[in-house]
Amino acid sequence: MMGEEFQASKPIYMQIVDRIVQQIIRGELLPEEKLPSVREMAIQTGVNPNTIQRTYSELERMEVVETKRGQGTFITEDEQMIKQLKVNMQIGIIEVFVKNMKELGFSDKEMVTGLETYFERKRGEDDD
Amino acid sequence: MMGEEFQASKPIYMQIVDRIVQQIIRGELLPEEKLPSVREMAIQTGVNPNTIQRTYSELERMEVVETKRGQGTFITEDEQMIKQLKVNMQIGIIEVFVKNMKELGFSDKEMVTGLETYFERKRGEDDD
DNA sequence: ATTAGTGTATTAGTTAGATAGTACACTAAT
DNA sequence: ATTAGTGTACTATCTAACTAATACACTAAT
Repeated sequence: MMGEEFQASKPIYMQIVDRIVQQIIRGELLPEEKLPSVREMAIQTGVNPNTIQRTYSELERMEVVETKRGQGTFITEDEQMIKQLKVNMQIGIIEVFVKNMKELGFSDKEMVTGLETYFERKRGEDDD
Repeated sequence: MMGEEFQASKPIYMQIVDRIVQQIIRGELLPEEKLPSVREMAIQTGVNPNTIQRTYSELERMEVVETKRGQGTFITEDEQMIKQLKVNMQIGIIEVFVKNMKELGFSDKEMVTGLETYFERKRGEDDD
């Protein structure tokens, strides 16, 4: 019923961190908004409260949430921080991509054309 | 002296798999070429022979090497397989990239322009 | 048959992450 | 002061994956 699928390759608490960060960046979670309590979130995701606490600790370390002891955990009100977060995440993803492609021997230009070709082929397919 | 750095986030045997696959794709390891023996490779990389065996088992499962019991482990002679391997690896990397960027709310076009911008900025920097 | 070199199998130890249970501390409302 | 809801801390246990150590099995050459 509740237990969603988590990948075995990455700690659950980090997968939840990723999910929340994505929601913030996409604007689905707004500044100053309150996150579910540790215990509530644990129920929602079907994991142990301790795992959620790790998630929230990590989010606080990243400075994307603030915890008010006794009140709850809230998305940061610093919109500039969120904007910067999106940029940093984007750069991180690009750097991994470039590194991986480079290891296969692709040049910068080939990476761009490779990506474009991928999109073209995807649009040309029947379904999905 | 020998022990190179491995990331803690990924199994060592898989990191060695990645390295060997990259060498094959880049043409640094040629078809029918013999890989170092399990024990020799273990010494070279500074890990346990058992870890190398897992590496070779995985490579065999991927059909990029063939093992001849009592003789050694050899790169496949099937050049078409290697060509396909490069394509598959490339698609895999692109798919991860696209998935990650999509999760941040980027469109297909924004991914391409984002990548191009990244390269332009990189070329405009002082060093590295 | 022996030896050296090879892959393979089996068992054991180590570690990180997840879980579980309990207790503590702060806040707001009553 | 009490209560309910919140984050935090601590300890212990469990589990899966990785790593390690050792022994076994096959191949080729002598």
